[in-house]
Amino acid sequence: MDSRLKEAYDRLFAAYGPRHWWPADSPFEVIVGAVLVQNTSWENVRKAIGNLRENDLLEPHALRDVPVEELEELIRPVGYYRVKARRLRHVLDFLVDRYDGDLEAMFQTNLRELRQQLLGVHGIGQETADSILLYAGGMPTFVVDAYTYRVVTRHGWLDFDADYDAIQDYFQSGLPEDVQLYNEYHALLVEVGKRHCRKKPICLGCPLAELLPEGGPLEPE
DNA sequence: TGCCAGGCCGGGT
DNA sequence: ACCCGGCATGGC
Repeated sequence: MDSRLKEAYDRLFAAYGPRHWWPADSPFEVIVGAVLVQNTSWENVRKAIGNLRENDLLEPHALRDVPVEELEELIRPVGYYRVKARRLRHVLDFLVDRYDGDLEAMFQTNLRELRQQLLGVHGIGQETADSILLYAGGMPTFVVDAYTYRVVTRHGWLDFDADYDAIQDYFQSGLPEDVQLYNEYHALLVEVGKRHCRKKPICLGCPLAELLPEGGPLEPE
């Protein structure tokens, strides 16, 4: 148990409280949202999900049967709507063809193997795979995103050349393997990221400001 | 106006 | 094994 990670968590939780992630009504909705939110703000995704809900399409078979051109129009607000319509289709093909759309069955698969299967789907990278596993499946894998990278590198916990695996290992080896903790920690990192860890750091008033090295946040190079 | 958002893929060194 | 551009809407 890394005391620095626990300290950071306690400060974030004290500042922001439970985040109640992921904002979705079902595991399938989490999966759809995980693809649509790639490099996009959640506000945009909410509209797209709303479009799908209005049309009763928040179900694997129904959504897979929508022609990709129609899918594009339904998800247009998310941006990158042409590529994302196709990525979503690939994910739906995977869910239906491999598990007959039965997510309960899919999440019976062991974590390492299911993660590999998801990474094999065109349009699912590491963050999207881990988001699906953790937030839709309740499986213990730590989600790393751009905010996570900025927090750990600017605080000097890891070097700026740290890749996804290194950052994930840092959290997973420094914390107990606990789904609820991974869930909450990532949500809290996103919250602090939105407020204080954008492309330019805004450390004034940040709950983690006390943990910064002398002289403030580090920079690449 | 310009910059940024809860990435990922493909092509070029 | 890196590095980089493309993808695109919406909010501030």
